[in-house]
Amino acid sequence: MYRVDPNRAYTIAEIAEQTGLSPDTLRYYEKIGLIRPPERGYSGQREYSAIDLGKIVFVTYLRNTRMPLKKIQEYIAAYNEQDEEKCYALLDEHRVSVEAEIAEWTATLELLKYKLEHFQEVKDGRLSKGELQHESE
Amino acid sequence: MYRVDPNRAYTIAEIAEQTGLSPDTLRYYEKIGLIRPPERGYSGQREYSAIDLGKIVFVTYLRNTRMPLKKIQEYIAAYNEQDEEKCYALLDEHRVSVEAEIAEWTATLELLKYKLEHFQEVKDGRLSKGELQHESE
DNA sequence: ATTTGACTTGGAGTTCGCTCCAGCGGATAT
DNA sequence: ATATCCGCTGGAGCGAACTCCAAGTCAAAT
Repeated sequence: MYRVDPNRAYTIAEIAEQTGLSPDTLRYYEKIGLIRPPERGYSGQREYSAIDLGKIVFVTYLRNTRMPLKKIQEYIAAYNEQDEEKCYALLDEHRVSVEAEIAEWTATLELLKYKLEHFQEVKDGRLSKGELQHESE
Repeated sequence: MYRVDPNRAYTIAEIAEQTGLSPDTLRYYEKIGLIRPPERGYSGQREYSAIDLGKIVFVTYLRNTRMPLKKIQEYIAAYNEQDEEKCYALLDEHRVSVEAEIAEWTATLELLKYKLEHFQEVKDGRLSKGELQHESE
C-alpha cells in the first residue's frame, strides 16, 4: 500500500501521515498502552520503526471495524500470547455486537419511516397513533 | 396506552414510572430546556400535569428514534412555531443520518466477516492481505 | 543570530447523555 | 416524636476517544 523503508526511522508526523491518525492520537494510544512506545532519538523524539508502523496500521484495521479501544487492547494481548482462539473469539464477539447495532439502527429506521409516512395524517388529526402527537400549549 | 387522569398532578416519580426516564433525567431534560418546567406545589416539588406528561412522552418517542437531544430541541421549537415543514424536514434529515449510520455499520460488518472468514489463512500465512497481519515482536 | 518549525510533557478540556452526590426541607408512618 | 421517605439544588463525575494547550527543548533555514 505504502512504500516503507524497513531501515528508516519515522517521525511521529510521518506515522500520522501514513496511518491517518493524528500525532496526538498516536501519543494517546501509546499512553493507554495500545501501542508500544517507540525508540527515542538523541533529543528525546520518537523514532518509529517500520515494525512499529506495521503494528499501528494493524490497530487502525481493528479500529476500522469500530472495535472499542479496550477490546483492541485485549486482542493485542491475546495476539502477543499467540492465543489464536481468543483472537478469533474476540473478533466474533465483536461481530455479534456489530450485528446488534445494525439491528437496532434498522428498527430505528423503520420507526422513523413510519413517522414520516404518517406525518401528514398525524398532523391532520386523521390518525391517533400517538407517536407524533402531543398536546398543544 | 396508560390511564391518565387529566385533572391530577403527577410527581416526578410517577412521570418517571410512566415514561421510563429517571427522575434525574427528567430534571436534566428540564435543565437543558428540553421540557418545560412544570408547576411547583406548596413545598417546591414538581407537579406535572397530564399535558406535561404528554409532552414528555412525545420527547421519548423522538428519543426512541435516537434523535440527538439538540435535534429534539429544534424539533420542539419548530413544533411550537407550528412549522410543519421544518418538523418534517428535521425528521427526514434524521432519517438520512440513520441510513448513513446503517451503511457504516453494514460496511463494518462486511469487513469483520471478511477478517473472520480469512482468519485461518492469514494466521497460516497463506494469505497476505495485510489486514490481519502485523509483524511479530 | 534569530526566527520558524517540529517535537516533548502533563494535564485540562470537549462532546453526549446522563448519573450520582451532599446537604438540605418537608411529608408520611408508627 | 422519630424514623424513614421523597424531593430539592448545584455541581461533580463518568465513559469513550480524542483534542488542545502551555511551556519547554531542539534542529533547520535564512
